[in-house]
Amino acid sequence: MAVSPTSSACLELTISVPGTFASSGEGGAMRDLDINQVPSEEEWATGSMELIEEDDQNPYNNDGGPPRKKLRLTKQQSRLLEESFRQNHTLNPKQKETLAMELKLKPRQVEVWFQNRRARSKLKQTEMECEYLKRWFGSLSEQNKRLQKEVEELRAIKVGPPTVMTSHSCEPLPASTLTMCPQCERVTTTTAQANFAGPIRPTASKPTTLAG
DNA sequence: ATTGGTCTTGTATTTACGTCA
DNA sequence: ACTGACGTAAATACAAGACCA
Repeated sequence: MAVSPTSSACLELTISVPGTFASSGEGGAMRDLDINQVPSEEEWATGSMELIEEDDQNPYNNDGGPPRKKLRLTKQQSRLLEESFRQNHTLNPKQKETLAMELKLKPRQVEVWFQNRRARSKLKQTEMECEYLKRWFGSLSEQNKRLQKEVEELRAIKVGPPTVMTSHSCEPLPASTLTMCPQCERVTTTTAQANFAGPIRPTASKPTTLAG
């Protein structure tokens, strides 16, 4: 799966961005000039640009004839479809019929366009989420590294005796261990340093914002 | 300039699944 | 409970243009 920079320029997440897929994008502009500019409105109206076989359930001739030609939507058709998609991501039969009449397409073609459009939206969203999670992971890894380094430093600068007394008992405990207080049954400390100075509060690490 | 291979994009089909009457 | 119609998502096929060596 690869998405070109041109297509990612018109991302649509849950925030609705004016849909400008394919035909109106910078990179895709050239692609639709040829075929789509050929037919006039009359050609579309008369169905002379109908490139699909009469039997639209079967794109191929029964006698093994030439396969269907590929339909390319005009810019205007794409724009109208995008507009309607922005209003509604699914169509009821009535809307489908109306839109198809308006676009001089078959309802089935409108339906297929919406199916594919939904799929593209979902793909974009998944890619965005993936990117977000990657950045998040990177950020957390950095933070983890910093914290581990800080722990090492704290251990290194520890000048006191290698053991520490808990507040409730006089049993010496090795430094840097989690201890459960036998009386109140709570974890009392994680490191020897924490016993004296409270929980470690990393100064360098701030809550990271990943959005934007 | 052109040619052939590969990539990308967009439309269409197939298949599987869920819902509803 | 079973069934058929219908709608949708996901996977896939395929045509056609873009790109590049």
